[in-house]
Amino acid sequence: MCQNEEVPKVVDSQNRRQSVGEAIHRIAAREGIEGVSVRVVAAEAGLSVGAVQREFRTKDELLRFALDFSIAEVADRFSRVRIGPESLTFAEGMRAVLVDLLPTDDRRRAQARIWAAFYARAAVDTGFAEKLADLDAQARVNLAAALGYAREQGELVSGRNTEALAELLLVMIDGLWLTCARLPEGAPLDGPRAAIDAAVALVTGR
Amino acid sequence: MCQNEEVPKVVDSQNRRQSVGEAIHRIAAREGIEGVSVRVVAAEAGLSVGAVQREFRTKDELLRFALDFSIAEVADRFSRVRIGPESLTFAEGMRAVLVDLLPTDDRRRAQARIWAAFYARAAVDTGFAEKLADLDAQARVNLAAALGYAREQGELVSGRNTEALAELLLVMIDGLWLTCARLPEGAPLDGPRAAIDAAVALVTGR
DNA sequence: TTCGTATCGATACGCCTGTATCGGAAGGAT
DNA sequence: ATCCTTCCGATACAGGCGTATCGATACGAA
Repeated sequence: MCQNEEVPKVVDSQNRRQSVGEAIHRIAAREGIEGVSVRVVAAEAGLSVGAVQREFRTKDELLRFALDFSIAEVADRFSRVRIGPESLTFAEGMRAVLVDLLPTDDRRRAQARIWAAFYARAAVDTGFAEKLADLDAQARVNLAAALGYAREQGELVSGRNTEALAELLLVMIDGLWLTCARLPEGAPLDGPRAAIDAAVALVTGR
Repeated sequence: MCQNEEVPKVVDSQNRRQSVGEAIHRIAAREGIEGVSVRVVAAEAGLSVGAVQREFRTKDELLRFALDFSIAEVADRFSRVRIGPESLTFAEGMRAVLVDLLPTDDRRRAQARIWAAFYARAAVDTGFAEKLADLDAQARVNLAAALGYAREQGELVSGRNTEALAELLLVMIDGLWLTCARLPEGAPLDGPRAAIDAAVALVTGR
């Protein structure tokens, strides 16, 4: 009953949550969010139904966790791209972010599919929509900084409203992400790549 | 058993299919595609389960029909925008198409939500993905024509690859459509509008 | 060792799903 | 009027769902 008794429990719990997150990832990538049920998740994670239930009281909690889990991964991926002096130019950074969305491996392909499912759910679930809106707000801040830097460096096409450009880029990221989600397994990525090239060229004025 | 006996049956059948399509629209806009079940659809359309079953042998057939139903509506909406001499300039047409996607009324809001669901399903259902790919192909053709006309008229920003621009616009349409899908009911549309302005400005070089 | 508690997996519950089946109404043809 | 076909809606069925419950087990405290 002493406090440090909880230490192993918490660790265990975190491990379980992690593996549940991964399990949901795999299932959702395979069959969409509709295929995610408590039983299936438990089986995929090698846990009993009870174990999953004890970790997540309701299915909603489960899916919310899965979204957070995915957001963390994507945010981490984006945050690795550093734009600034002694680092990437804006054009390089913008290209890096967009190219990184392309489904060039299984993990990325799976993530694109999961996000498609999350987006769809956000359309009818306020909680999901809010989380994505938060993510957007955060992205807007980062984009504003990047675009400001680009303007300083003369990298930006002249005479454009920075906020509007940020909105356009947000929309473009969503579109690219979702377009990629519905490409078949071995499909060529020429189309998306061309879109990225065009976007970078237009925004930076070449 | 004579042939014209089928005439009223066919008409009836088409009416039923139409009302089923509308019913699915309403349900999917309200609760997402997960909420679409045979029973619920039947109730929403004021039909018996058997009637729906007779019209659509399986649920898959039902959803496929719903997608076709929605594609027809969107295609019709787009086809009303005419770009060319004695009609809209490219910039006007492009803006019209994009603005028309905004959830400015209930019907548009519902449609955006439904498409979010369809996109998500296309990520895990080959049949859906193919239908959307066909739609993309068709849009590519139309965009190519519009962009060609724009180039002729000197409306297009110079030195850009037309095919790449078309890909970018496709991605942007998807992104705009889906971003709108997850906006809350009365949310301001400033962001999307700014994105549209920026897109039109960039593509036409002002 | 024995007790008390906390955590475990299994299973029960009621509901909803997609689909199949079936008795009866309806309505031309004879 | 009778038959026969066609279409109708109600209901049956098996299975999956989210969630609640419960006996067994493991394990630290006494």
